This record gives sequence, structure tokens and C-alpha cells, in this order.
Amino acid sequence: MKSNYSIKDHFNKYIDFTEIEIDDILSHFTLAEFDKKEILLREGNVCNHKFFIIEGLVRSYHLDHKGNEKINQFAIENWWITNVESFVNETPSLTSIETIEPTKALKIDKNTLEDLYIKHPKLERYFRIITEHMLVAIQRRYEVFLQLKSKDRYLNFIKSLPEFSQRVPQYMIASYLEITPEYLSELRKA
Amino acid sequence: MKSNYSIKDHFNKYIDFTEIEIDDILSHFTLAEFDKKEILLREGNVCNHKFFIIEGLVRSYHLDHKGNEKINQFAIENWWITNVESFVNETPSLTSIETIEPTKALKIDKNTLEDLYIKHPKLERYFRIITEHMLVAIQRRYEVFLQLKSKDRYLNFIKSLPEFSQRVPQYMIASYLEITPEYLSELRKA
DNA sequence: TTAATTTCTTAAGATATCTTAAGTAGATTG
DNA sequence: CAATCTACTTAAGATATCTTAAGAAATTAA
Repeated sequence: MKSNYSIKDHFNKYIDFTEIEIDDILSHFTLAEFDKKEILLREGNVCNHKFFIIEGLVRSYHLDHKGNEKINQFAIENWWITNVESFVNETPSLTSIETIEPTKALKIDKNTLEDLYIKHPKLERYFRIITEHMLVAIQRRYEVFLQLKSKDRYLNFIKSLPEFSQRVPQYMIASYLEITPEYLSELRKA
Repeated sequence: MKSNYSIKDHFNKYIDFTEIEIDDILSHFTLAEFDKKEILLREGNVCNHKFFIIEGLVRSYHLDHKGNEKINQFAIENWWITNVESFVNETPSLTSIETIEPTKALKIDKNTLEDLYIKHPKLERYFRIITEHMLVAIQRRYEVFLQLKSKDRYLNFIKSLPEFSQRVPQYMIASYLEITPEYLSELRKA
């Protein structure tokens, strides 16, 4: 595993790792490459991996009782993605993770990660901090939902994640924002 | 700090601490007691503490643009509560935390906790795990909101947290569920 | 380049939920 | 005990958003 991926910067952004530590840690990751519309995790399977996106764009979603896709997460370059609930509890995942664009990702499986936590307490610290940040982010997103109407959610979305509006089809943004595509279309017109 | 509080069980539920470790850790906590309607954290202040509720019931809320209370969290015995965003980023808290019942809580401030992380890596592991669980819980709650209509959110709430329905006034439950008290009243009737 | 598929738009009618305003019951305080 | 405040209920009208159905536009495949 060559160690000049952007993940290195990500590690060092939060924790002061040595080269040697990073190299040892990264040696346990594997690079996975996916085409468009390929599955990283299938609903119903236990999620044994965390993925760090090197390049590309993925979404996490599930089908509701009417068979409509409900997207609950996107991830792009330098984001971690996994199904946390499934990963932590080792229960079947309620979501699938699938690429929207061709994607390269570094993946690490749970057991290996647990071993690395023991060997490198700094890595556990890194993920304690990352998890806190994820918690803050999801709370933020939550507040946006509770406080804003559809139109403002959309405006907030394209303002805070402008590149997504370019790279993600509108109906997927609608799904993520919990708006019907028809209504989003109407909102954009007005 | 006497060490026979329930927090001890909570620590040991996730991590195998020794008596000595626990006693050292707990010696850095302080016990705080509050009456009904007392403030643990005031909106606008930086949240420097994590609280572990020994006894009682608190809520976290803020006032929206119309001056209505929006409750985003409750916590009872054996729950941790803090404003994570404020605590992590050291930014002014967007919520207040206030007791609903007279409450006893163990509190620990951020700097002391950081020191304890260094001294006791197991504690960092404990909070890494706790934070993961919080993340899962908030995602769960989030999904409930996105998938269920008001009535089902209410039914889901009284089913999954029955004692809250007893201990928390109905209009606060309405606030937590993002329903107007009038509409909740109507839903209960139907 | 045509055909097929995917994505986006339009519009009418239906529904969930809110707003406002008032009234009732219960709890707390003087 | 009376008075005040707090919590809950009722109902009418307003509004945001969804549903359904259809067609237009754009992208992908043959």
C-alpha cells in the first residue's frame, strides 16, 4: 500500500503520527476500485469495513416500504463512509452503499482496525475525534431538517455543498432532502 | 468522590477497568445537585462539561425564531449529556440544558478529561465507544423522523421510552417530536 | 443516428400539519 | 380558599407538501 494517499494528511490533520506509524497503519488498508453504480455494501449484510474515499462519489440509501430510494448520506474525496450501526453492532445493514461515480477507496476491516487500536492508541484517538465530528455533523443536519422548510433545505444544501449539485442528479438530492422530485422541481422554478 | 455510583457500572459495561483506575478517574468528577428548572448549561456559553445523570431528568433545548422552545434531547439516570458541538469545538452552545426534575449529576470538565485520556487510554476507548453509540442513536432517531408521520412518531416514542411519557409534560414531548401541542392533542384523541 | 432509458417538469387534486383563538382543567401560590 | 399560572383540548381556516399522471428533455445504448 503506497502511503502517499490523501488519507495521510487526514490522519495528520487530527493527530501527530510519525511516518513509521502511518506506514504501518496504512499497510493494513487495501485499495478498492469501483465502477459507476457498483455496490460497496449491500443492505442486509453486516458492514465489516470503513471506507475512506480517495476519488469518486458514493451514496448510502435504502428502499422504503413503497420501493422508493431514500438517500441518507453522500461521501466524496477525503470522507469516511460506513454504516456505523451495522459496523458497531455487527447487525445487518439497513442501507446499501453504492457508487454514483467511478470510485477509489481505501478500506479497512473491523478486526484489523481493532488490532490497530491496540497497537496504535493514537489511531483510537483519531477515530474518537472523527466520530465526535460525525456526531456534530449529523446533529447539524438534523437541526436543518427540523428548522427549515423544503425550499430552505434545498438552498442550504446547494450553498453548503455546492459541488454536490454539480455531481449528483437532482432527484437524488431531492431524496436526500426528503422532498419529492416533483416538488423540488416546482421549488426550483419559483 | 465516593465511587459507588452507577457510573461505575456504566464504565465497566464497556471496558474492563480495575478498581484503582475507576477510583482515580472518579476522583476527578464532581457531584452537582440541581433543583427543578435549574440550568446546567446556558445557551451562548461554551459547554466545558460532560454530565452523567445519577438521578433526575433534564432536557436540552433552544428558542426558535418565534420564541418557541425546541427540545432536542432528554436525559435520565445513567445517560450522558452535554452539548457535543460546543464541547468539541469550544464554540458557544446553541442549546441550554435544564432540569425538569431535581437532578444529581456527575460532571467532568474538558481539560481534566483530556488529561485523563492521556493517563488512562481505556477511558478514551470508553468514550470512543460511547460516542459511536450516540452516533447510532441519533441516526436512529433521525430515521424515525424521516420515515414516520406525527402520529407514528408519537406512538413510537411512548413505546420506546415509556417512562418519559410519565415524567415529561405532554407539550415537551410534542416539542421533542416536532409536533405542535394542539396537533398532538388531536392525534391522541383520534 | 435512432431507439431506449433516465431525468426533469408541469399541473390538478388530496392530505397532513400548522395557526389562531378560545375555552377547560389542573396545579401552584399567596 | 381564592387567585394565578400552567398544561391540555377543541375547532375552523390556512398552507406546505405529496400523489398521480403525463409529457418533455437529456443522456446512454444499440
